[in-house]
Amino acid sequence: MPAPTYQRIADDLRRAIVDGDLPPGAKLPSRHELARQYEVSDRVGMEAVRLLIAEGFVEARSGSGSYVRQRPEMQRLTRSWYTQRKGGSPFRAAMAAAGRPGTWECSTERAPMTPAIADRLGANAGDPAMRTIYTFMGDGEPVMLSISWEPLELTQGTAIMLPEEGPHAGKGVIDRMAVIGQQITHAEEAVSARPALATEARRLNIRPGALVLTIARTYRTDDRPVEAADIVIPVERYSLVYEVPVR
Amino acid sequence: MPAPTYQRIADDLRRAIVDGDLPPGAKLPSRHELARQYEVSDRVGMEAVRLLIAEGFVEARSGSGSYVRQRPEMQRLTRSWYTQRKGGSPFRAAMAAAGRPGTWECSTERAPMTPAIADRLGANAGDPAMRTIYTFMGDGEPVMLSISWEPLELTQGTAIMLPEEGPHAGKGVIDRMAVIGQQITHAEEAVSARPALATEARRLNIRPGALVLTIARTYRTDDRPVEAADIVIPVERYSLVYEVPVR
DNA sequence: TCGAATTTGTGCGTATGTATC
DNA sequence: GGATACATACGCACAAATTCG
Repeated sequence: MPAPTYQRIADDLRRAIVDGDLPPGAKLPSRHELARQYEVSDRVGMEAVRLLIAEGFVEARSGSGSYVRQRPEMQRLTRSWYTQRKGGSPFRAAMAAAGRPGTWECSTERAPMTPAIADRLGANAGDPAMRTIYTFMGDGEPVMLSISWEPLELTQGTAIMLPEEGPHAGKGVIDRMAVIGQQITHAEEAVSARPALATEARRLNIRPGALVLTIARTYRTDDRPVEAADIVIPVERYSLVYEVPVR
Repeated sequence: MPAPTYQRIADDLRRAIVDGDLPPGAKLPSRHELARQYEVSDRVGMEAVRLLIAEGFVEARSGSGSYVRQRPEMQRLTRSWYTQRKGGSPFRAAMAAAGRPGTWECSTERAPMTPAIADRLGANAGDPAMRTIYTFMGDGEPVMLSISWEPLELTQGTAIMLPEEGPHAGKGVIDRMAVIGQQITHAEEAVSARPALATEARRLNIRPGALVLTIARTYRTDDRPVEAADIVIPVERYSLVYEVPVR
């Protein structure tokens, strides 16, 4: 069984892009042109180009044409233990390292733990927690989303119950937990990737379906997990850099 | 301007999937059914389902129907400094931690550095290097691909010039470099994600276009970078876990 | 500034082949 | 074998954005 025509066309174009015959910024043949060259209907040419768009090789500008994507310079988001211990949140440290001002908005509310979060925090689904939703900005652009969960069992009635209010606001989880005697000794970050959900795409100002890196972060003391966060980063603009010491 | 119909339909279905109203394995309405429900042509229903397929939420079985994808249990690939110093490669340590036998195939050849690799190794494009291409397997399944580059300037004429031959075969870069007096003190791993290229999809036994995590790893001594590797991992089967100590 | 041509995005209806049930 | 459902393909139509004379 031969490959479908539209895939064959896409293969030809993809090879031209990878080999550099169609450099970044180059204009692809219009779907009319493709249809003529391959002697097929213009829908088929369109399907081919659409496939390349889905694969991230091509960007279409309505009314103008389809172009080989410029791979934008990726910013680095550094998540190393060096910078983390200099105080503040990993995000602040990373933005400071890049010489860019980092700001954020957030909102906090009481919420019951989802099953997945409860599992990571060693609790039961439905247990009470404070949920804080962050949007991190750099240079006015949204950089990163985060949903952070802290068990109320730990923070209820303490000065740090509300992460972004009171004397310890904006200090980062590690310093805040230290205030109530919880010494965070290690973090676990599980990195994965998927297409952005519609709401995430809107908040991050990226196209729906664009790839995002996800980090499931869990902060732990020697005894127990004390915070869990789900972090979302658009992969087109940022790559995640881990600096790992080796002994 | 309202969103196009097919996207609206896809949004409805996606929400149902994410919320659990359509659990993994559930059958979606056929495109005929969708067309009837939304009072559009069946082509439009098809476009909606196709979008969800591209996003990885749905899997179509020809002649049967379209189904919510089973998210397979993700294996964890741990990359922590704890396990790394226990000798051997990060891959071996991760597989050992998961209680699964890890094996690999590789082939080594002399090759000039690409511009990107030369940049990471602090060398010039075209400088001679040993390039080793790995396919790592776990339980007979391909888990991870890697292309490793070591500057011949360092290893030429030493016992470790060929990574997988001689007395130091299979020991991992850190131990091998120690043999020639290069003490690797830290690693940098830049994590990103993209659709798999055709050749990678074939080698990893995944569908073309499926997402992969990419790691650009650079091993450094205090003085200089000594190895660079490009690692590719299918995101559907593995999530990357970093364990970071916090002080 | 205006208008025509081009190109993409979306949509309709139909047809054929093939896989599944 | 027949009904159903998906995969691909054809040809057409119109709206919106862009380009250019």
